[in-house]
Amino acid sequence: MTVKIFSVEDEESLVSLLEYNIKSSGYDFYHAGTAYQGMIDIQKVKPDLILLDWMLPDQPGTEICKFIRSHESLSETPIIMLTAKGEESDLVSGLNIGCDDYLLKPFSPKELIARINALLRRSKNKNKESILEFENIKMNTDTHRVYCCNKEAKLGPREYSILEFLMKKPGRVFTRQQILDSVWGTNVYVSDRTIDVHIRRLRQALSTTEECKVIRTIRSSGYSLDIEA
Amino acid sequence: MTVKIFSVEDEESLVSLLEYNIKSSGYDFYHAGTAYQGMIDIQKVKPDLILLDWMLPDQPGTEICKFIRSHESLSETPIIMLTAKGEESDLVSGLNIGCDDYLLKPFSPKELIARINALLRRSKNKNKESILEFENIKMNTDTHRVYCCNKEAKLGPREYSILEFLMKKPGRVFTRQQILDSVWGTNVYVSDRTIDVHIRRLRQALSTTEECKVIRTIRSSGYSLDIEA
DNA sequence: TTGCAATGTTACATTTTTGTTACATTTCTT
DNA sequence: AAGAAATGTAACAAAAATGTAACATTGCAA
Repeated sequence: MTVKIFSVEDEESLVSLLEYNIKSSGYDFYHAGTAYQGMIDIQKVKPDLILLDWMLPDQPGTEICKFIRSHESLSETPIIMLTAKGEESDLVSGLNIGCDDYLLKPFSPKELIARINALLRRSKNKNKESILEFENIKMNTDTHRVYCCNKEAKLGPREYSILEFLMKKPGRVFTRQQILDSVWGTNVYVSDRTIDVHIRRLRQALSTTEECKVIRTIRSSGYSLDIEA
Repeated sequence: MTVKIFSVEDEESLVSLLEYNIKSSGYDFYHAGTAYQGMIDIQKVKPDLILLDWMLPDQPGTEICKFIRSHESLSETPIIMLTAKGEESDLVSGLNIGCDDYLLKPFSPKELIARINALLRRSKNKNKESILEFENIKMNTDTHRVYCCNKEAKLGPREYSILEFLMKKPGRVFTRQQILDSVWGTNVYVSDRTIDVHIRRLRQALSTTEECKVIRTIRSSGYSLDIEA
């Protein structure tokens, strides 16, 4: 079965780049140059994934986003927003508009394909929940993006894994050993103190703007995802 | 308390290697040379963890696996399967049958011990009731939070452990020595009076708002979790 | 290559916990 | 009631746990 990817993009050179890479990865490529044409064609094509430029000649890409989400037959289609530097508003990064991921231009083809694949994988088995949420922390396990207070938090791989582990059982206290077993794997020899350092890095990364303390230290026991009492 | 590890293995040289390393790590070692004998002895010994050879003279190790899983009193026992190279293709079925981990021969003793430790840690934390309640005290061992009259009580680690110990047998009187043995561990030399101090700290921490006396002093005997007469 | 990001460790700073002691208070015994 | 024994209480110094910053190493990408 063919997988259809639809791009709404006015910049010629970018279109051919997209087309080349997407076709190379074995997907069908469809395209429109304006928001208006896009909304028309998307209904006909019924693509499996949509790439939207943030800036379009007639209307902003966000309008297409709203349009798609409000149409029953399309509303589940994953959307990736393409934005130029400087256009990154909290809207995009907070993913409040309803897109599933975004990419900052210029992006590497490798990254583009990786993110497309991640989203397609999810929508294939859509029964699986890919959004973890706790308090003001939001985590998308498909795109590996993390948001704290609607602002994106950039985590390293280890920090991400630790947070994901904690998010699966919010409030529950884990020993350093349990975190090690889960994140590093059982047959690895790593100092307990390493956890402390990564916890610090995680806390730091989550302190985007405001003070949002969500990782609790339980002295002589371990850590947990929880609000301080 | 001793931890018992049972191995079903016919290869002599491997048995002595196992025995040496397992005993060195402070575990008791038990052994049978055939699947048949293994099934007999495992019921008697009731080990904490089982090592099964994939290939045995009379029956494949997977049979023992099934046998164990179908016996109420043994079904929670973690199992590690030992397989020679080339038998890996069947690994899938091995894991499906219900073993918890596997090791490819030849394996390093370090790796073996690491995995044993990991599985023992996991099974220890399993069947543990996470909510303890007595009168107006509520204790969640998952989150390590304690509530007294619906208000959170902040306890130090020692106080927490003592309370947890008392909560498991409400009303029962424990001597200072019993509390020491349980919370501090045996072979530790600490003054009896230390208990008194911690009991005071515990009482104080539990006096959140109102006077709620739940720790009773039994003169010349010890303490118990109980309402004052 | 070079540079960069991620990682794990270490050393040091800071905070919290802990066990002991001395003294006060209560309870029991005579 | 006095004295002895047991327990409550407060203060303190040592020890332990955790936070923090800096560093060496590694792997990877430009």
